[in-house]
Amino acid sequence: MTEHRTVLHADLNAFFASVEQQANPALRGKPIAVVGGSGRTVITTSSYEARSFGVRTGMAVWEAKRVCPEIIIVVGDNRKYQYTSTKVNEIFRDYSPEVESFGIDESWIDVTHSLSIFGSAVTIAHLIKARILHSFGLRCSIGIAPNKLLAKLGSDQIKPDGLFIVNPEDVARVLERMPIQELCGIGKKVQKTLNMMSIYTCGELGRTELSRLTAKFGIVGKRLKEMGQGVDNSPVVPYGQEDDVKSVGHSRTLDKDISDPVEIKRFLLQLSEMVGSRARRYNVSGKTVHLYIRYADFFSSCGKQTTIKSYINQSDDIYRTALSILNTIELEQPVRLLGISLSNLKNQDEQLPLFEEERQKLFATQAMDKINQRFGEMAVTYGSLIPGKEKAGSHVIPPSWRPDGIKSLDVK
DNA sequence: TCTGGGGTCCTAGGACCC
DNA sequence: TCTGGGGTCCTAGGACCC
Repeated sequence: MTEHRTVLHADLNAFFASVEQQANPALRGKPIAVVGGSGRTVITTSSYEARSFGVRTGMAVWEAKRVCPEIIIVVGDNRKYQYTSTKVNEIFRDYSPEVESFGIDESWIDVTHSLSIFGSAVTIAHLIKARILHSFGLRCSIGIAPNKLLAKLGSDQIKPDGLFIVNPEDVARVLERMPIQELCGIGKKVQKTLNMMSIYTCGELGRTELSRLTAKFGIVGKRLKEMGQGVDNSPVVPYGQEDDVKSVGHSRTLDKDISDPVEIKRFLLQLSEMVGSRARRYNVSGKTVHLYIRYADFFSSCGKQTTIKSYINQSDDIYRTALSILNTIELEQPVRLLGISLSNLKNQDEQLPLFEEERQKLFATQAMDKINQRFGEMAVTYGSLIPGKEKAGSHVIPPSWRPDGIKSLDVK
């Protein structure tokens, strides 16, 4: 006999917008949308009141205003969301130590070993919902299932404030008519390809001959068939046991498309500083620098990377490397977006540089980082950035974000 | 008046070494 | 001197997720 797991997936509904509505009672019951800070911005999250007008994530602000003229636009404050998410995850951990967050507003909770304490998964789900509502005024949708894939599918079924249970014996029935695109991992392209193979539902996907799928998708075919059958053996990975971070990057869509090399370089320097300061905060350095350019037409882009001999995380080293890549690129159009990321990472050893000059540079960097951490990114930065009016977004939330801080780079 | 920003994983082809 | 094959690292690009 096989012992099966019981996994919850909790999804905070309209998270950023709900947090804002809680923080400011004047926003409650109103159509609001949270946006990023920079010039060409899109809707990050909207309240359900706004959604009823047709406002959607990813919409340009002007478009949201067109479908919902009375919409209230709020510039997001990521610190607020991080704080709240941390507290919510603490609640989850009262019911099991096995909590894995998936972005800032979703978590899986493996309650297999907690059932005897609390009675049932449904009881736990109700307790969690009640506590989150009571403590933060937030609602969440919860899916209960034998694995992560189905739990996430479940939490998507009823929004807001839903509870959807997939019992092990019901898996086949639930999946039979479920559209394949409901599965986490099947995006537009895979959906289209599967649809062209006359596969529309999970039931159909699960019954498809494996060889047909592998012929089309290679090794992924096996995984797709399993997904169609509701099979997912991936474990809930708790805090401190995640894989190390693999890259650190920043990109920014410019307020206006630019062609002036001086302006491009100035932006590159700013991005280098953002990447460097975060790499240093994570205590990592890397030897591959990736430069990404999106051109004015939005669709054409150019990405180039280079791997150097030594591991770096100083902003000016990153800048120099990015610049050397830029110098190999013939710009085709004005530039819309610039991005830099650092990968091939390793944990930075704490050892001080041998030479006095490098030590001084390190100390100066550390002092600058400290101030920036206290007063927000880019409070202190290189001289050539001063003329720029670009304000950095308030503290990024990478997917690797964890309520406890960065992924397990420092653990053990 | 258009379309953000942070990541991960996978593939394919080439360079290089043994 | 010629030939083959495996392993690893690198680059470029695409799909997917929040």
